[in-house]
Amino acid sequence: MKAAFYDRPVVEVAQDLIGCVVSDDGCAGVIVETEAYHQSEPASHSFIGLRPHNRTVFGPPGRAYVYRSYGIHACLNAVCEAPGVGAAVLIRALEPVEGIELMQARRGVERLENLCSGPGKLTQALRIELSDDDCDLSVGPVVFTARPRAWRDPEIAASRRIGITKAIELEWRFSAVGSRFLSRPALSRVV
DNA sequence: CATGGGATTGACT
DNA sequence: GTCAATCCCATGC
Repeated sequence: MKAAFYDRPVVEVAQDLIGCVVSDDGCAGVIVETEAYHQSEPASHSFIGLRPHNRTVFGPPGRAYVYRSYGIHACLNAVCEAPGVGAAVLIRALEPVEGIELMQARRGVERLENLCSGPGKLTQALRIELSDDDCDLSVGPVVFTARPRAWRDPEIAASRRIGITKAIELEWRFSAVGSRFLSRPALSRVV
């Protein structure tokens, strides 16, 4: 998708990314779970304002923001909204589509449901690293593409974001209804 | 300069 | 259910 797709309110983009495809390094998967983060709410990395480590989130839309979580995992985001605004969509789970054997080798697990069912898992499966930070998602190495035909108009559920301690009341987590590939089940309202 | 806390995961009780 | 692993940066003395 072009930059204009991401240059919209981050909560909209988070829903529209469900069903889109992420490709990288010989593997691909359909996005089945996302979360929106925005500088206006305290759970966001950008809430504290522009800093060296979060500068990518304030940059132009359509880039990857990759950060290290708990010192161990890399997490993948798509930067949204206008330059200067800190907003991004966290990619939390994929349905594996391509390069399954590669993903299984990298993850050390067989079950398809365990390959990309979490933000740290999918980056390991696709070998996404901190070096991919700030890459253009329409160019790569990490590439996002529009929904395939089978994913046109998916049913989407909204629920509370996972693993945060602030702004927990916001229902800014979005997931594909009925997917077996989520990081956790989403017993929640359908949008 | 020391300390503490994560947008997590996997192993273990 | 609990808990450690382990990095980067924010905060406070």
